[in-house]
Amino acid sequence: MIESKTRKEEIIEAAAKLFKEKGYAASTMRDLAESVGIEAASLYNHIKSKDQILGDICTKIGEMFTRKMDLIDGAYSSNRDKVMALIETHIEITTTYAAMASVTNDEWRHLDEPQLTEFVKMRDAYEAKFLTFISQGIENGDFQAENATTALYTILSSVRWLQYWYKPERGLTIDEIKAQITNLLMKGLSNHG
Amino acid sequence: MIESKTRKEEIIEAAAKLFKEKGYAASTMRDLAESVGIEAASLYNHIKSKDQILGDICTKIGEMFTRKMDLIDGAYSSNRDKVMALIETHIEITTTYAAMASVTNDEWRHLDEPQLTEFVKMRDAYEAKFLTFISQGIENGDFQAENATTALYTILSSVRWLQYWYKPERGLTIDEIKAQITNLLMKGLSNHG
DNA sequence: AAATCAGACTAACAGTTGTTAGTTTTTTAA
DNA sequence: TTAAAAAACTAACAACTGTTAGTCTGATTT
Repeated sequence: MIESKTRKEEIIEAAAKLFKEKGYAASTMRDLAESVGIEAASLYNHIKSKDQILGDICTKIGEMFTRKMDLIDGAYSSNRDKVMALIETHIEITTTYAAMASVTNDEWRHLDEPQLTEFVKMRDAYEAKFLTFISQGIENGDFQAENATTALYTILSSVRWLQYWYKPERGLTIDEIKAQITNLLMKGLSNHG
Repeated sequence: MIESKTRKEEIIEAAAKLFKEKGYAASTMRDLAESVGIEAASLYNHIKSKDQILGDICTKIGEMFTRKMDLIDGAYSSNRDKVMALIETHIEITTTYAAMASVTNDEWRHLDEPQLTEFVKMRDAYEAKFLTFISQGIENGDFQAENATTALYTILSSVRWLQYWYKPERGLTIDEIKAQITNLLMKGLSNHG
């Protein structure tokens, strides 16, 4: 039972790496089986379907972001602190759960229903909250930006693409990356440019 | 002959839209044929293979960026102007050739050899040049940033993701988007924050 | 009017896909 | 040690994949 859980997790983690490398549609169950060291049919002793693996990955990461969003919303009062904490959260999750975060970012559209609808709902809610922090920050003078939506997506894009170029072997620690990106983006939002 | 060329372009444009929506691997030649209004086998009167379509798309967009890079490098002298012009170029190409630019961004890894190597080489060269503008700008005091590479990819990420959220029906013109994104990113790079 | 030819068609191929059925082996529990 | 449960195996399925071969149609050219 505990054994089984571990094995399932092992499969899902291998799947995340595979999906990240080759994409969901181009990854076969035989590829996945080989990377785990068993036959394709044996996978089905642990998982329900290929779709379900993707569902598990996207749900896990999605819920992680949602939880963090609520935490941050409650923990800080200024919009500036909230936005900064969110940027740092993105960097943390992207680097800690590299493969799964990457897959969630790029392959969520291959989810089937009802998981697709569920995911999009969660994502929209997340972005809507993020947007209010920026909008409020602009209104009360914390930030200076012409358009809150453009600012939101400029920021989100930056951090969501981190997976493509962050490589630990470049010698930069996560904290350094965090500081650098946060600096650039917060300065971009600042009202004293 | 002229007819044929038009038909081929029509197929490639339909393919770009399809690949953008469903991804390259998940798009079938039968899907593509249907979207053009013919049978799958008939496609092969106009194109060589599925791979070749992707190759055409990525090469076209890749060369577009390369050409612009050289143009901009020659036309401006300050690093600030170069970086600004590059950001604007990204926004222009992404909005004008929306489907193809999107496919190039997301599906290039499905290229087969030798096109894959060719593409990566072109892309690396582009990013290397972009990086020198930022590095030099930091050196001579035009910009203030802790790490040129981090700054480069933060910027590139922002503009490369534009495809995911830019929707003309939101009411923002391309020029407005350009101004907003450029403002935020250039302010983020500026030395008077 | 005859010949040419681009461009559509149908039929089919060989290979791959996710998944199931049924069986055997390995691990766990009694 | 034996029974039971978990997890591996082989074999196979039906559907789908990109692509080719060969044929037919309709327009263009001679």
